[in-house]
Amino acid sequence: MPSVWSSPERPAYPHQALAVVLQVRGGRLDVMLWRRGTEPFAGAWALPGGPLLPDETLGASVARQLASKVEVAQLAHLEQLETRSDPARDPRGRTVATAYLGLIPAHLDPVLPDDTAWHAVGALPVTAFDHGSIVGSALARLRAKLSYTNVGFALAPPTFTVAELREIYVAALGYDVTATNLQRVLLRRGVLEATGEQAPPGRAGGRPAALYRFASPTLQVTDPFAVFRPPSARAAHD
Amino acid sequence: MPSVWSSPERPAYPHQALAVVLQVRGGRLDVMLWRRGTEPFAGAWALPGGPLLPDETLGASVARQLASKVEVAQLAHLEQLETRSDPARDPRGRTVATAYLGLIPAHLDPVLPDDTAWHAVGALPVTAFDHGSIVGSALARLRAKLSYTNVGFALAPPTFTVAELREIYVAALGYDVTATNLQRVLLRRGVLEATGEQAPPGRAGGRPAALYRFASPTLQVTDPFAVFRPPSARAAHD
DNA sequence: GTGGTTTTGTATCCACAGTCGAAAACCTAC
DNA sequence: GTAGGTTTTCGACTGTGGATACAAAACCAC
Repeated sequence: MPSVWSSPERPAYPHQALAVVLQVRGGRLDVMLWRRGTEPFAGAWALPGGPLLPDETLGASVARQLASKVEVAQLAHLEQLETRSDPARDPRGRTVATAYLGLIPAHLDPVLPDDTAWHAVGALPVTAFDHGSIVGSALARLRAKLSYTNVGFALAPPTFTVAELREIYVAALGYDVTATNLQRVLLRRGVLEATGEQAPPGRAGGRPAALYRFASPTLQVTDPFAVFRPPSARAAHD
Repeated sequence: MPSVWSSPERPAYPHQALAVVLQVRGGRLDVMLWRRGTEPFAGAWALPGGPLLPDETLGASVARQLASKVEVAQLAHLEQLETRSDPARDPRGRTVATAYLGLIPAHLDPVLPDDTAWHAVGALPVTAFDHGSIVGSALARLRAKLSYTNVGFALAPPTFTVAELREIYVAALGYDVTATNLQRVLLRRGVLEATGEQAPPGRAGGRPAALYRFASPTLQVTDPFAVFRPPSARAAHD
């Protein structure tokens, strides 16, 4: 018996894994898209992704699909986002798609295939299928998590000054934040820690900036937003 | 061409929609499970659910599956949770399952089929497939959202006293909260509003409790946990 | 060097949310 | 009435984060 099977009682559908890969590039939050060459949506921009294979999980599938676009090791974070199942989402026939959110630190510059390019999330080109709205979901998820987790580690280089980190947060959040409060809040929460080193001053001079790094390279919930709870036990939640 | 199709390049898989239906019953948070009569996992308890049909979305599918267990109108909230894709999650062959979180207000008592029953989330029986861990995900999601949204509306009756609401929150959160703070916080946030009526005092007497209701019957984010943001614009996020 | 400019780090003030404790309001039972 | 139990309201304390001011450390011009 093949591992792929179905029956009238158990209809089967092609399933694809999609990735919304985001990166802050030059002070702008970009999403990785590739240009479709064939119908449907020829010429429109689509999220990288492809069919789920018989023996892989969705997480493995999205990693495999991305391998043809970037080096997977450059992805500092990958999490499942949502599953789209509108029967009409692909005019060729029904497919179900599970979207993932992937983040690449700002200091990397992956080489992309010819048909693939970065686009500002704030000014998306014409997109294929429901991919535009999936990017919107990913953006909302990222922005929320920047507030109450340490996801920033996946957008920032290994070490950075507060000014550099501020630029990343401003680009990702889409609104202005002050370096002062960013530093104070992230330090108090234990999200950031000083490396002890300092960066050379710019050509205009100025006090040399201290270098910081994220304390943990894995996702942690850090915001004490869990209410109705004694202030002592403000620890782990999802 | 049928709407269900596949090819060697586009393998297809049976897809099922599962529901984690939660309700506070007698001061305890319960999940609805049904007892499997056939292998695999005969005798173990499973989440309600079933195959995704060719022309329905996952949301419609989960509603349809639940219709055989409870009246769907009793579900005050339903949201997508996550998609499980481990090739070995079903020993009969590969399936992909998308789980939903459903909530039923405490004042309802749906009639269940003979094979279906409520179980305390804190003491699950032997569960089938990966359903035990899916219940865990649902629980984490509910607990987080109780803190920063008004999901409580989906667990509470149309009107209630603060003491009754406290019991619901305690059961759902799994830790103690004081009625005083619950009332003040939810009132301040605009989540709760007074009906003007009051409940008759209990048999031991006491000041009659005021009756409250949730201000909105749909999900709203209410916690000002969006940090790095001017205090003026503390409005919408996901 | 000296002073001015630029950039970063630190200290404070203020507003506001949330916890805790206690007092006040209100009912029933006797 | 009075006692006891329950709910509501109120005030004080704490902690978090936004905004602002100021101090520290580098460069540049002269």
